[in-house]
Amino acid sequence: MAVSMRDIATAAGVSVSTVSRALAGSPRVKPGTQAEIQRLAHDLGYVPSAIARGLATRRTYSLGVAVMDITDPFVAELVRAIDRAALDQGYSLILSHCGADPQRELAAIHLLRQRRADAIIVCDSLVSDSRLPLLEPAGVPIILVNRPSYRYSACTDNVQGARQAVDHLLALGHTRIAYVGWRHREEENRERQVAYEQALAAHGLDADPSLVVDGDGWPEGGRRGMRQLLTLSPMPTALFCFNDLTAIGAMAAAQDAGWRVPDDLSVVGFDDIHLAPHTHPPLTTLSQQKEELARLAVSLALSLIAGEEPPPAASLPAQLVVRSSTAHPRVDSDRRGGD
Amino acid sequence: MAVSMRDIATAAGVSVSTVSRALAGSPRVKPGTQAEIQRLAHDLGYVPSAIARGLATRRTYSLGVAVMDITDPFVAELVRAIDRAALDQGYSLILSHCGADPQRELAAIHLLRQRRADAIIVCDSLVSDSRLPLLEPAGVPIILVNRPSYRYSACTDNVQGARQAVDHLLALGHTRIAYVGWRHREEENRERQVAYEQALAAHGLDADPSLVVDGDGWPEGGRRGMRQLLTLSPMPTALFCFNDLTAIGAMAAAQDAGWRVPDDLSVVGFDDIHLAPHTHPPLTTLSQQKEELARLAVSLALSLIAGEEPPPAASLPAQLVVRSSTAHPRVDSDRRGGD
DNA sequence: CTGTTAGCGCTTTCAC
DNA sequence: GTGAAAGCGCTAACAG
Repeated sequence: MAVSMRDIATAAGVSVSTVSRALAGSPRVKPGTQAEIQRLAHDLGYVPSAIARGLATRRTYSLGVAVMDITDPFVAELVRAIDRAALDQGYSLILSHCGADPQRELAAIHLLRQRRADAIIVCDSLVSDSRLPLLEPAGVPIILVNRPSYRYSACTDNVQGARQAVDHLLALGHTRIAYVGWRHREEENRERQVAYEQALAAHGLDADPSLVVDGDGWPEGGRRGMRQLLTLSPMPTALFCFNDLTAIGAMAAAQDAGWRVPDDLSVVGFDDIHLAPHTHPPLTTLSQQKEELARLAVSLALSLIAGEEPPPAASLPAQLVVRSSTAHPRVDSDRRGGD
Repeated sequence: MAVSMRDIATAAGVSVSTVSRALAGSPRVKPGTQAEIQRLAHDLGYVPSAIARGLATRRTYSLGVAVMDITDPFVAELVRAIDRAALDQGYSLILSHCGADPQRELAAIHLLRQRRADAIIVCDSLVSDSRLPLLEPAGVPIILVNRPSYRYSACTDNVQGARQAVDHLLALGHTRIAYVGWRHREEENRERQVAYEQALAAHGLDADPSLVVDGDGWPEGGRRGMRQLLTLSPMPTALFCFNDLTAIGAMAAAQDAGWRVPDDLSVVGFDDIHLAPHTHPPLTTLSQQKEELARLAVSLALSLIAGEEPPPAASLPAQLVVRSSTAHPRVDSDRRGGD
């Protein structure tokens, strides 16, 4: 069917091993033969079989990437960054989608194992903390993104990030600051929420439980959370959201209800997705360093593949990007009045 | 290293072939042995090697997916849909990212060939029309999405879609309607632009070349296009954009300049990405049937893998989704005044 | 510098 | 029902 090394070998009148060496660029093959073989390979349209090579070498040079939802912009940006970082090292990606079901996350990992990925990177893990140990004995290195409690993970510093978000709002003069979280993302959510509460406490403000609502990581959830906050009185004057998508939904719901951002309500997101500068108004958010995160995840993977014990990685700082969705709270109480 | 069929075979005191049959669920193996082998496989933590199987059967049950940019929401949604459709058929995805460089698109395809993907789906092809024939002799079925001139493709009907967009605006009473395209996507762009011009002509309107500007498929390009249109006088009262991302950028630029959407300017996008209902205002757009597109692409792939000649596929209709970014043009000429 | 020989882990005739 | 044997396309000693 497809042309193999043997075809080249017979055509060149040499053995398969010589072809293998020539194509691998081994120094121990006569330049003439080498060139001839290269030429033949090209002319015959030879495409090496990564699969056969993988069997022989027990290395596939492929990285499994498990994502729960590639349509989450943060995940997509991360995957792109991983792809770039991996390609630089000669690796390519096998994508495995697992949907919102933690059960299927394990299935996705299983699939990647069958495909003999050299290592697996889980981008947006849903496996609950209690089941993290299940990943350990997988027989293949597994790296998680943004799961600080797991030994091999590449993480943004949620605490420092959330803290900055709230500090920014406090500095603007807000005192009623709400948090729209995402409970399903246990660990990240917990860290950010705790940091939010601590930041408030550090300013002598009590955490009002009614100001903490839950979203779903998507605009729809942000809308729901916002609607819930809209019923409060007094309303919060500012909002810190689990991610940009949530913030987008929250802004939309607030605007639908006749409130203006940032005049009546300040909003800050998390992630700094590509779209963040183009929302209306442009979104203030905490930028995760996706390229760095990806590089870190890939280099962790490579270390583990090489059998090295990587140093415990420090988490990456999130950077506050102030755009136009945050401002001072209005001083008067007539918050719906003219501009 | 990893446990293989041989390990199971010795443990069970049978031959490797029997293990292979038992695990494959062959009927010609004694139920007792069968069960015993299954149990052993489980207990030993056996993970079948898709790679070895692929070598032996010359089928990898993997689909190559070449994308130029997974962070394009339309592409991400499409890939997710493809993943679902593929998984249903026992296939998984190898992702290959190629960036904006058409040269690298061929490289990405090459990589997927090495990996012995059973078929390749190119999601957002940049290969110019003239070079499409290069794909033919690849030795592996290649399917393109939204490339109607290619024989094996799954496409949305651009003409019907663009036509609907413009007709919608015309029906609202607009007569100066601009188009923000994306020249790099030759074929889709051409079709949509021609349909745009035809729709205008059908209403007795001349195409004004200064109303056709170019974007880059991203908000940034939409902004640039809009800024260009902003210099015109009279300004267009409506805008049809190559995609939703472009529309988002165009809206942002218009709003930055003090224009209101839809009061001063109507905007319609294309794709209907997840975010479209959550922009401010919610975006009127043409919905591409991503699930259908994906199913079609996958079933094309499977047919070709099976050696069948698939019937020429009809293109899928785009559906107009009217939200709040379009409205009647203002009748007075004082378009900046109060409401 | 090059060929021979053994696999890698699985499937698949062909025998028994 | 089960086993032996060959082979998928490549790499990697080991000899020369």
